[in-house]
Amino acid sequence: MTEPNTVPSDFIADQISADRAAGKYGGRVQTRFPPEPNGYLHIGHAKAIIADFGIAEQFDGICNLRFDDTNPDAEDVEYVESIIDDIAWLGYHPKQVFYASQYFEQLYRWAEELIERGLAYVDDQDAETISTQRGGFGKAGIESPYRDRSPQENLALFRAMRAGQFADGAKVLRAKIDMQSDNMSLRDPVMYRIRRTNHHRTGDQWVIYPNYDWAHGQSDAIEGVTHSMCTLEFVSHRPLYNWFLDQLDLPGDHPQQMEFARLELTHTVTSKRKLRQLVVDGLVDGWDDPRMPTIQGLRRRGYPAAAIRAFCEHIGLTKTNARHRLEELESFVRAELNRTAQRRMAVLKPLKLVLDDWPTTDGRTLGEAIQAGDDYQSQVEWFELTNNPENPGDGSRMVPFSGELWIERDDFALDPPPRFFRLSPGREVRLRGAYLVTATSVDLDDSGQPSVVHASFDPASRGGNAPDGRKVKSTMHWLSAPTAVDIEARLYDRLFSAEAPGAASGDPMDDLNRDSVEVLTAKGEPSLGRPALDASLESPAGSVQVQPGQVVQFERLGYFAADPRQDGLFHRTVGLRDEWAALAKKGSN
RNA sequence: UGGGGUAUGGGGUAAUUGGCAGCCCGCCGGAUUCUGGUUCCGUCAGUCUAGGUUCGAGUCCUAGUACCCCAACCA
Repeated sequence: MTEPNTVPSDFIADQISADRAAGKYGGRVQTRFPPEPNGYLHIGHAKAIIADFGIAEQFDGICNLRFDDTNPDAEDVEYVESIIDDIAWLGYHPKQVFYASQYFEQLYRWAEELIERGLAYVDDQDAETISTQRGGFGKAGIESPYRDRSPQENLALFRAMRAGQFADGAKVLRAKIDMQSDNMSLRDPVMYRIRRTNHHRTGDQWVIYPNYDWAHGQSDAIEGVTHSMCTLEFVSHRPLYNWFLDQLDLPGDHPQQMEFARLELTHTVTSKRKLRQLVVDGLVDGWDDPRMPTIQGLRRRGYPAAAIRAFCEHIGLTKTNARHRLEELESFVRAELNRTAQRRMAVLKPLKLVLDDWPTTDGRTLGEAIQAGDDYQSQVEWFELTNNPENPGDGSRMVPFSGELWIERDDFALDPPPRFFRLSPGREVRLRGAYLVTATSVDLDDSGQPSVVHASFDPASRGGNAPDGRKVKSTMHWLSAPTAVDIEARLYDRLFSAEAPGAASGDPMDDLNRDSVEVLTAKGEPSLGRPALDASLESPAGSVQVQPGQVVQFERLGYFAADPRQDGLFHRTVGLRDEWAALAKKGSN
């Protein structure tokens, strides 16, 4: 595991330690992760999941999953299933899965109790009127004309609401608190609304549904939650959370709500509305598009769960609204993948390299055979390459080598700039694990670009080292052209060009990066060859020796995730740190 | 406009609760390297502002400033 073994300490852990020292909750710690099943989980939820499950783990407590399914309008089993799946993928396994809808009957009884005690009333006004009467910041609210109905009348009305005797929206149940409160959420909040919507769990059993504030704390109490963590925007709801709990005569210590800052990343949006818009408007390929910050998207992109966990533990829990750099997340992804990802050689933008002195099967050199324009077969040789130098347990693979090779176009320069160490006319470099080669001449195409690089090889350098100990400045990856396996590679850039999408105009979509994917296939440039991968002995002919969903490092290029469904399609998870690219960029500026 | 929350290098996050401002990302420089990767070493740079208390303040007090949240029958 990459997780440090230091126990994370933050204001929440400190509070829990203090509660335990004071004997609160009998020393028990219980948390919950309470998503509403109305969309797919994203990186922001991952932080909450890791906090909720992590805190429970840290204090030998338990964490359950509870679906906050109090608004059937937006919810669906499809989301329930994907949420369960994503949590498991992140590495957490809730003891139990609960639904707030399981507590509808209990919640209803408690509501009747509040009515009987004069703490709640039925309001006949419409939403707009109620909203207007709520007043504004610094402006007191106006009490509803229905506020002083008798408990008997309220009870009868509330029962009639449940019985379906009123139209949707005709009446609501409100808590009777304080229309003058500085805290808007205490100005007689709505507890129940009438909604004839089929609920994904309770069907048509109910026509009234509790609101978040009425359902949440009570659900926590029913389940025995001790520490109920949520994000900062609920701070002003805490007095209401406590008010409801205080009115009910519950045994033991009340659960307590604690708030931390939500996770925000640069060049990323996590608003469900905006993510949905990206999908619906076809700006991405779906919820699991590798550019999406959804857990599904991150998975497809190749982000390891361990990296997401390590990142979230690293940034910790604070009350400061902060936007973390995407690069910081990426550095955790690289750290994890460097340890775990097997290496492969792939050439994404190919350039032909011919070893003129390489023998053919009929005894001539490749150069002679090509010169003669004859059919020829170049001799093939196999090299053993280590799968992961960071993890010897991953073993090795056999890779075919021949006199016709693909190298990366960026690895050759006709006229090398300063500090360019790669191949150029007259220079010797190492083809990784194979031979030292020296470029001898170059064929140019009509536009003056190199089309074929000719080179000679040093047979004594088999394996990559010259017996005389001479050094070369560069080691390059390569592919034997006749045996290379075709692939498609998709290189991703950030989905939004601005660090804080929408900060300038108010609409994040204005900052959408319309050029966030580069698809590399042979299309349009057949003469260049296609992106390809090294084949190996173990692999069945024609297939790619990477499992669906597996993330590998294409040496010197980056980490790439094999698509779970489409054979031969690779998504670039993240590039390698690239000192030369940085140097070259600096030089050109 | 009233209430609430938050301010520590370029970004993020710590500080034994009043006692040497540490760590991560990044940047820059060097070493190692059959990946210009990895690893290792080093450099740069910070307590929102103004006062005050104190031998000593990131921490306590006073007054400001900036940013975020709250006026759904959403969560």
